Amino acid sequence: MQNDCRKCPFKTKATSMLSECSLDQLSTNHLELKLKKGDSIIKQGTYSTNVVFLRTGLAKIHIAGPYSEQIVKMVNAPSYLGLPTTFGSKINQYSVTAVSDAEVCFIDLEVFQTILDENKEFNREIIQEFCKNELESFHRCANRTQKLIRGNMADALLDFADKIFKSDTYLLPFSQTEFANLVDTSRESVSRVLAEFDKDGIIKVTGRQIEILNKKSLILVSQNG
Amino acid sequence: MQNDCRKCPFKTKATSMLSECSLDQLSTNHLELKLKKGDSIIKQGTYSTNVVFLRTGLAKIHIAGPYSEQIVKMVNAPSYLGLPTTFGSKINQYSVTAVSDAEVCFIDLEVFQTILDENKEFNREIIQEFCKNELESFHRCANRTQKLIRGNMADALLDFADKIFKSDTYLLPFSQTEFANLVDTSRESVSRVLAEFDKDGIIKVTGRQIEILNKKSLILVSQNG
DNA sequence: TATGCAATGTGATGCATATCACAAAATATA
DNA sequence: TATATTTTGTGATATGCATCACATTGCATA
Repeated sequence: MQNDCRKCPFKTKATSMLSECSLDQLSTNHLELKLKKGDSIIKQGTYSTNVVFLRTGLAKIHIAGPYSEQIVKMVNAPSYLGLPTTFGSKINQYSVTAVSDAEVCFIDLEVFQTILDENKEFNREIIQEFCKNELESFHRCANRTQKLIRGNMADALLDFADKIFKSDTYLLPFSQTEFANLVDTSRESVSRVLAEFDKDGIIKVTGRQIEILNKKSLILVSQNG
Repeated sequence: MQNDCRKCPFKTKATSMLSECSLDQLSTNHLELKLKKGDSIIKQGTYSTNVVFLRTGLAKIHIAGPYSEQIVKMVNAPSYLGLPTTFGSKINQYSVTAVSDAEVCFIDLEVFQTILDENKEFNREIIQEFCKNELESFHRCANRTQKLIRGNMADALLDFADKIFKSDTYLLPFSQTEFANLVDTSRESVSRVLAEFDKDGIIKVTGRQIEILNKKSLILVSQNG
């Protein structure tokens, strides 16, 4: 299925800077797909020839670590996915999986490269993205390795509220096992800490429903463990 | 001090793709400096208006984590430094420090941007760099958080041999305290593990001199702890 | 050569958290 | 509705490593 990209309401800041001409080129060179929760978008170890545009929905980037799968980060639409793995290596170095129902557009790498070449502003925005991601990466890694579990879990809960769902009440998009992969812990610890936070009145947990009751406390925990 | 960049023998792959014109522009818009071991190149928290080209020498990228300083990665010349922090944020989000004597060129951000805009090949190479760095970041983070100390130390020792010094005998460029910051451990653990590896005949440690005696074993340790 | 400070070696102790082993819910499937 | 399967809760135990405390060595500076 192909759409007119000019009329697509889901543009990133970068995409909105494209020339009409490039948008047309995009329109005729992409494949649009509707995905369901759990569907694989990019699979580590397979060949990569496409850049993916996440039009709607929520996805997780995950990578096979030496011992277990690790969720590197959560990404919500609109956003480009797989740039590093597609540009940087012929074989995908990580996986991306839909965590909610989602719509994606597969864009041929060559086409994307051409568009990158021909649109300075777009190019600049994409580079900005890379820079921000790398900085985020550094910080995330430093936090993960230095903070204790409570701190990391608080971080994750705050991230969901502020960056992903933009609300202090939300439904965790996955199981505690996956949460553990995101925060580098064991499933059991996730369960325990969630219960602790609930008991302390910082959050209210109802199944996978999270309600942040005391954001200040949560931020404190994020900072001090 | 200014040099003719056209004649500079220390070019990255990207830089070698620049037009004569851009190289001239670079020549008249950069400041070359000789640095000594320990000198700061980029300082976290200060304003950033320059991209830095590491012409010769070895540098460490480090970041203030929530509790302690963490060495994110080691970089050797020739290489651009500070792109993410300069493009992605007005304030430096990490520090870079010379670990050996080094020569660097400070390039004005605007000039660098212009050159990026006007040289497709250069631009592509820089983007490739970003991609590779991000992938590396992912892997490094997964390794660091999942592997035990022996594994991480083995990794670091191998990295020095293969990527930094290109020799199985080398002088560690810093103290055990700094080594600990690179591998996310305590100074004491670095000392102990180094002694263990030595005792097991995997490496020979003489002060800061490292000699890898049994690379296969070291790789095994890196994989299995 | 003497003196001081930084870097290293090494044991003892404590703690955070993984792991194991289940039980109990919740959810999916027949 | 019954049955299987996944997800979650929770105690007991084990362990890798940080931390502390100090001895020792190496290196710099007077």
